[in-house]
Amino acid sequence: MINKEDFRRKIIVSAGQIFSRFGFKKTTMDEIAKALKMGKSSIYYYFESKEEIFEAVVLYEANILRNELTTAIKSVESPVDKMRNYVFVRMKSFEKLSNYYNAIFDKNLDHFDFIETIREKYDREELAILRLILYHGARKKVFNVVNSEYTAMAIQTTLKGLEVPLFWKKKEVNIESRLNAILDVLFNGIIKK
Amino acid sequence: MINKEDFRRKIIVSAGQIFSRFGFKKTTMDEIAKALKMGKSSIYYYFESKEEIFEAVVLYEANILRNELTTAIKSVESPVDKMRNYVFVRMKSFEKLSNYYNAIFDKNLDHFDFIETIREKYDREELAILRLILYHGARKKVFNVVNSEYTAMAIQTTLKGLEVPLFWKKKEVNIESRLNAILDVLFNGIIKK
DNA sequence: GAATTATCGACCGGTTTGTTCGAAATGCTT
DNA sequence: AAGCATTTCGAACAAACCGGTCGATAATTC
Repeated sequence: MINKEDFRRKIIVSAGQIFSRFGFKKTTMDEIAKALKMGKSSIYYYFESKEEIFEAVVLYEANILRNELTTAIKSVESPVDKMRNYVFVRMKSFEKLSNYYNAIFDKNLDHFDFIETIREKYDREELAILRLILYHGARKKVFNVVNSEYTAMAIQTTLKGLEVPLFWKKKEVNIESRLNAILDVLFNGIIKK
Repeated sequence: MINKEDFRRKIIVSAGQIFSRFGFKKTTMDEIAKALKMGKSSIYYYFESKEEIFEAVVLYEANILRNELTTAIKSVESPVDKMRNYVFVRMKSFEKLSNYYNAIFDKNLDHFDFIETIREKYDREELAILRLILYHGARKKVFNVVNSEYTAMAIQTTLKGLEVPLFWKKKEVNIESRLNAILDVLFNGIIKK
């Protein structure tokens, strides 16, 4: 058969699709197992818990996104506007991540209102980015869902940190340093470069 | 305050958003209540059960879609050919339909998720028609998620019933009667005309 | 053919969830 | 204000659900 590590990735991909659709809480181990056409208990041979699967999924997706964003921004000619455009096109990836964010807060829907509030203040391109931000800000909270106030603060802090590299209008700032600044804010502490 | 009937509609719209996102089973009364900013038990003053809410939602959505489809088809200029072309281009979608719902019922998801799956792959007009089919085909299944075979059959029957008015090649059939035939298949038994 | 690897069904205890019910607000009429 | 109908809600419950365990069993390797 195939490698054990390969099968782990298979689980990550498959479970990731379900997680991204329904969030952490609403995704059941039975569903993950059924999607993989295997018994529920078999999964525990590869992962210790549902949370461990989710953690692996987030890491996996974040790495993909990081690469996408890197090449995306680097390939842009006219800096600011085109970059925004591209990010808008890439909506889907971000949307996927936003679901992870939803996953975290699926206990109290108040945070959906938070998203809606932001949706009103920014146009669509920025919303896409904001979702990414939310994903990042919420990550620390993933396995400790209780204290929602703290998470909201974390998200806002991340937002604040992104304002400069993302929405700064000065054209003289070159795209490379801009990218690095964004990635720093978004992925600092999550993914080793 | 407002009318009781108006409040019922308010619940329908609000609950409909959650249902469309998570499906019937994964949507909880707590969520519906919280979205409406009211106690869970208060909802039972307006609806007898979760199923009744969902039934109302389906009816509400189906009526909207009915109007959409009606105006859409009527706005076609050169009647038969254009419409037939339009539909035939998308024949593949219908052919693949069975695969999709098989996949979905394998995963034990209900029909709203199916809509979301299709939304990613097809354009909007197509989606409108497919949604109608699903609404109709899956309707009997809504409150009895266990026996997926039956639902699959129901969908296929609906599809089959659509072949004649939708893909019939005879040019003499005018668009009005064609529309009526389609609507008959899709909404027969659901919406009183 | 023994040992290791991989899969599974059955089961458990805690949690969730749809629904009920009586009581407490709230609004309305006199 | 009093009395009545309308509307909201918290507490509680039975049933279902869900993550995780465990021992048995099958498959693969050596």
